Amino acid sequence: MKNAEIAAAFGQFADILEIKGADAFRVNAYRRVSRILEGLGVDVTDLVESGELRDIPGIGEGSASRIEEFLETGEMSALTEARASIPKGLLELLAIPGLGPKTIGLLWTELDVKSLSRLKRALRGKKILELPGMGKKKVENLRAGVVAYESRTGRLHLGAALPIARAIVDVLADMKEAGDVELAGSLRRYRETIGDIDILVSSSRPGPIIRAFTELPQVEEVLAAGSTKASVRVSGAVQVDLRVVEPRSWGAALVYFTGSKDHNVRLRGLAQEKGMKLNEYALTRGKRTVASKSEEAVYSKLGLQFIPPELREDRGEVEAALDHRLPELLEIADMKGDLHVHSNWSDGHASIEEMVRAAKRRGYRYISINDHTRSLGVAHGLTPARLEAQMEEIDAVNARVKNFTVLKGTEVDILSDGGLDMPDDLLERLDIVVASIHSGFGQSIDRITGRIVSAIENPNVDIIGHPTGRLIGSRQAYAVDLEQVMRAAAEHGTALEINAYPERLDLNAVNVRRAAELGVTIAISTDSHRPEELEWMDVGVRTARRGWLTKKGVLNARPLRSLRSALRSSLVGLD
DNA sequence: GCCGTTTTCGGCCCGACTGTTTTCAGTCG
Repeated sequence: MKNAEIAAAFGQFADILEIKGADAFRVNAYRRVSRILEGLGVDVTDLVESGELRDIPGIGEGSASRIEEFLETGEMSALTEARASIPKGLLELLAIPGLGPKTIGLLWTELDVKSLSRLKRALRGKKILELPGMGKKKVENLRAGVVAYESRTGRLHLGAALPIARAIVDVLADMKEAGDVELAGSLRRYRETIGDIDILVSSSRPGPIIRAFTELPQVEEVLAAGSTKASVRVSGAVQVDLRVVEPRSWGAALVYFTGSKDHNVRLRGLAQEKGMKLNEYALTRGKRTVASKSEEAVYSKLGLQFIPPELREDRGEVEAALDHRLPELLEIADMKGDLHVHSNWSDGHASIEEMVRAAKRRGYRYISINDHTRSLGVAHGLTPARLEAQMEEIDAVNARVKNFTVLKGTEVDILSDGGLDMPDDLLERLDIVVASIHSGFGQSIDRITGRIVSAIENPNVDIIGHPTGRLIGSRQAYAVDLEQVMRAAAEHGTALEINAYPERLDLNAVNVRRAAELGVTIAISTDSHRPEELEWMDVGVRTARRGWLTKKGVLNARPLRSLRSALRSSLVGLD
């Protein structure tokens, strides 16, 4: 699948044009194409073959023919030319906070700055102060920007960002001056990684709130502080942006600060079409306020169904909301149990009984214990004999607990040769068999796809665990043809997992949406190794929602009886 | 570059903050 590669090419094209001072709308058009390709569930090659590429809003004749050229030749001649027209080192500079395309262009033409090292030299010199718009303060800020860039940590996954954000929200929510306090931005949309943390507060007295925010103990640097808006850097180099708005603007502001940017652009365009204007204060017609207090009112007055934050990515949600055909998304309360949990029989840190108690506290009706199998030596994987002993222990636990069922399971290794690390006659006696790849990550796409497909075809396998193997920020997905995996899963009634561990989120939202389209059943599981990790079900459900999933498509949203009948039937995915 | 029951040309979302400035450009979200 070339989608990501072509998306990156268009992104770079936009960067180059921007530095060269091209029309901002043209730059934006390329960026939009890049984002569209990233969010595409299907292989762009298929769209070219079916002739549907030009039907996608935002992809016109120009971009379409560039995409086709790339697929045919492996490059885009226009991009190759553009690359040759500026020094390679300039592109990197765009990532420095406070340094934008205009200044980069200026520094390049006036001071021959064409790389990070040349920039650092220029910032030490005196000549830079003679440039128009340049002063002492600005140079200082750019120096700080370079330091921040060089010590950057990259985007945070949800598991790291949420605790930091919630701690700040809790403090602000306790202030008497504060009304509503909410996370906004990509964190409220539950994107799998976030660049910074956005917090929105309603209040008629923003002063004390801004002050309290900038004086939080975890703040290491105040980047900006105005009368209604402030930015700080907290420990771990994360930027946190705070915005305070009047209570009457709460809804409009929440829409605005939740984004995404593309979603907002669509909403504003829609407002304009209807003779209205939308900004962070209100939806207005002339001088009259049409809606502002609640998000629901803003969407409603735009003629839209309410769009949940997780869908606001401009991936068709605005069109669907206009036609009132948004799906009724899965809710966290729909989840009846967890189907992939470890215990201290392998590499978990708690006993089966401790995991069960934690699951009961969450209101679950069942949980499945899925310890590793023996080939995963580092995790103390179970031999067939130990798995049988564990099954007896589970019987004993089930005899003690009320209104709750512990299911017998395993996370069986899909071996390098495609076989499973546990005999079939034993797998057959289990309730939940999760099959996962933990070795041979470097194999070819055909071999890995073949391993997973043969696991799917095994009638004892119920769920494929973390189907791509990626670890956000540290390990790429292995080479796998997901389309083929999804089609096989749909055919054989095998579920694919959303592994809710925040560093995995595997499948991701885009893939979940595609899988659901193909009729694949999804299992949302936490892969917990400790009782408190069961909490990650929340981000799993959020990921499912980002993939437009309803309760119907989720295996463990079923009550136990229905789950059991689904597992018995090989037609899980077809009902 | 994309797009069109007002347009095939002329628009394209909107505002806060900062630093440099006598009225605004650049950056960011």
